[in-house]
Amino acid sequence: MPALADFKVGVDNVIFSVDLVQNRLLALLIRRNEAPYQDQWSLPGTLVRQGESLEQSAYRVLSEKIRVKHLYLEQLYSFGGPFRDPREAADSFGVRYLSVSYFALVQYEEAALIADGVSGIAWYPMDQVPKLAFDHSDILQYGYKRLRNKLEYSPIAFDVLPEVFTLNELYQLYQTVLGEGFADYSNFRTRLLKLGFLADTGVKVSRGAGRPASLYKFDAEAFAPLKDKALVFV
Amino acid sequence: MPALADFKVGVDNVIFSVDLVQNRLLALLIRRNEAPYQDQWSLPGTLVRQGESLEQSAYRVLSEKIRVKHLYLEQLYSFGGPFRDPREAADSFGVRYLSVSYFALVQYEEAALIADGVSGIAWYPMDQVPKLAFDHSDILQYGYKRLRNKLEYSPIAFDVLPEVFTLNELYQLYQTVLGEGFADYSNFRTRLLKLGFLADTGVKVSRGAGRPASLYKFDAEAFAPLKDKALVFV
DNA sequence: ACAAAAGTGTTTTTTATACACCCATGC
DNA sequence: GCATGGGTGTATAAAAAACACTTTTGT
Repeated sequence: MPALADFKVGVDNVIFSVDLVQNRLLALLIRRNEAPYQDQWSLPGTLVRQGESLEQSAYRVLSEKIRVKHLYLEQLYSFGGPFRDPREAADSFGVRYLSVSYFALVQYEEAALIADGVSGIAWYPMDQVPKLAFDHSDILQYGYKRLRNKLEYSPIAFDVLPEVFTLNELYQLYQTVLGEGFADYSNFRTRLLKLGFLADTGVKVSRGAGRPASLYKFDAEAFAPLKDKALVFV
Repeated sequence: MPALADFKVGVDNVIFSVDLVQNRLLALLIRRNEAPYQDQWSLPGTLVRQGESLEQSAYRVLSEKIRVKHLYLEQLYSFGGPFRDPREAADSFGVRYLSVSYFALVQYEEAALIADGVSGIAWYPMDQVPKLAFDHSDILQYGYKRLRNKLEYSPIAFDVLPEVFTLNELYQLYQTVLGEGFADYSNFRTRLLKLGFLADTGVKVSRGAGRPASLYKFDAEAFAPLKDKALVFV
């Protein structure tokens, strides 16, 4: 009977937000202040504690780094080959480090970063992310792919938009994440309204010049029957 | 500093195959011969050994249970709450059991089950699967969902079809997994052929009565540019 | 008045769906 | 010749894509 591996399980979070003012997609990164990979940027993570579920652990990491009410979170993937963490290297048949990654999208406007004064923390625009510690660059890319899919196929956008929003704000969010190459505003608008789960509040709001926009809200009840329908928003 | 949890990591496989003769979707189950859940059916699984990657472990489970050349395998999900395995219960702050599940689709015709004479092993039609041990019923359902998605959006069918196959065989495979409620044969045919990665070998084959069918083969090269294109086959 | 942003409508193209029908073979 | 499964074509409906145009505001 071959010997079983003993594991510590880490949770690493890929945390995204969208800055709707500057139209930038951001990822939350932490600057490591200890070996290995000292002073390199990495995903926020932690090791799972006794009595704690994986998801609890993921929420804990998140809440230790940012204060935010509105978010979406789900499990991403588990990376568990031997030797992915250099801390194993010295004693390769000792404890293994398995990383269960989670993916989160949080509301940028309300998210307050919690600086602990020891390690750095920052929102990085996705196109400026440096090479990360461990295999975190791979995990980040994987999360980015998931973000784009989720946005297209499910209503996670409404978890991070304000209670009421203009269709243009919604459009900006999609465009920022998915890039330029998709439907124009007019077609996007028509498609989404036809789906029937965006309720016009009647309230108008004026953002500087131009015609005032209607504020809409997401109607979860009207959306319910569309669950599992493999919607495509874009 | 709160104490970290110590884990053993298990790999549980959701293994599907499609019987093209009887048009049945099958799942591979193992009858447990020890506590807990003695004599109940479960997913084939194992614990990860020293020096072994998660994926290696998944392939090992598979190869211990069936001999098969043609298959598709990918990671499914990680289930890791405390108390999901009763073996933890006695000593809840001792070792935790985390299950990383994998999903596989294997070729039914060539798959030879390996009976070890101790525990039972069997292909169960998906609509006759009993309640499983642990949380394996949930995992199986999750895998079933993934199977249907994968089949619709990616070319995994060709990993388990013979080198050459008729369009009708392909259609039967899709219909067996996805159920009756989808495109008829004629439209399925047209759509797939238009995608351009099915090459007609010119060879005809006669299955009993009726006009002989053309044998087709999957042209991986012609498919390559369609990768990441979010194809829909159905 | 005019620029800017919101919102509507129209036209064209592509894709999905439902069938009707023809073709080649075994019995 | 006719049942059986293979394969093609057509007619309709729905969805996607491109883009022109109107409306309402601030300056």
